[in-house]
Amino acid sequence: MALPADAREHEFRSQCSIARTMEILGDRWTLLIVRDLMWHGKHTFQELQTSAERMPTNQLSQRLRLLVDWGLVEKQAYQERPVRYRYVLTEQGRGLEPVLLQIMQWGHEALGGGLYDPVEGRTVSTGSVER
Amino acid sequence: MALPADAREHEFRSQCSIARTMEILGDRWTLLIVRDLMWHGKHTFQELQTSAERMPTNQLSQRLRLLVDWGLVEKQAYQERPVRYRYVLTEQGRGLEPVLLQIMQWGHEALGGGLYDPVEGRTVSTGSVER
DNA sequence: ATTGCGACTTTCGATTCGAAAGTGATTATT
DNA sequence: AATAATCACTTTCGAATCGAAAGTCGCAAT
Repeated sequence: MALPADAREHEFRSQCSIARTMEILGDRWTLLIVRDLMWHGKHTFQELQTSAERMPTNQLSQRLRLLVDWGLVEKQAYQERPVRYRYVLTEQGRGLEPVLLQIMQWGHEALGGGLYDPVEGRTVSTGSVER
Repeated sequence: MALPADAREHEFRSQCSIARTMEILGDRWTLLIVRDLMWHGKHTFQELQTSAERMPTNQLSQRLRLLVDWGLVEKQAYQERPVRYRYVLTEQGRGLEPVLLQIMQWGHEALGGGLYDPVEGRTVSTGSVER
């Protein structure tokens, strides 16, 4: 499978897969966008910006552009006049689900966050561990 | 298991486990420190700063402090006069191994990074996928 | 007295962040 | 016809953070 231009041309800081991944996902917001696209049926700019964490719109806009450039997300016009857009994960993007699941598991155990069940489509456990 | 003060007192932006985890690990460097402590036998400040990615020393110092505050890493003096330190993962920190493995897997498939085998203790596959 | 080592801390210019307000296209309402 | 509303952004700007380099501190060895 061919990578998009950005992914092929980019000079990574090292050969390590973890370091490379962190150059793309290593910030506070990007994975939350992936989470919302993957599990929460949020696909428009509007829907994404009203997530629980209230990401600033300029950040959302910039992250979405990067995700598209990296080929993890595709931007589709779902209507003309006025033109409106929908963002969907590509196959590369959907490949992040196991990463999301592991991070969620750790955040649940170590930080007492909720546990979401992608199959049931709902949070099955709120922080039962401390706080 | 009790969390350290910082983890208990912190006001998370949301209840989501992924968002919470990103508040701690959501930057370019922190997970690389965890990687080095977990797999590459790097335990001193010196060793950590000479990793492939050449993290600035002030960042390393600050991240280590945060990791200690969050209870993922423990700082031990391994000698007096002059006092020198060693950083080791706590149980919470070691719990990140599955996260590291998943991220590595994705980085390998999507970005052509190397694949490290923790059992063998060596990189078993260099980016065979594009670039 | 000088050099060396390990572990940081300080400095400082450049970059990035976040909150809020503004823009543009188009439809709906008064 | 004028005004309001919706969506998807972009702009602004002060504050916070980053990264590269140099400096500091304790102590031991030469």
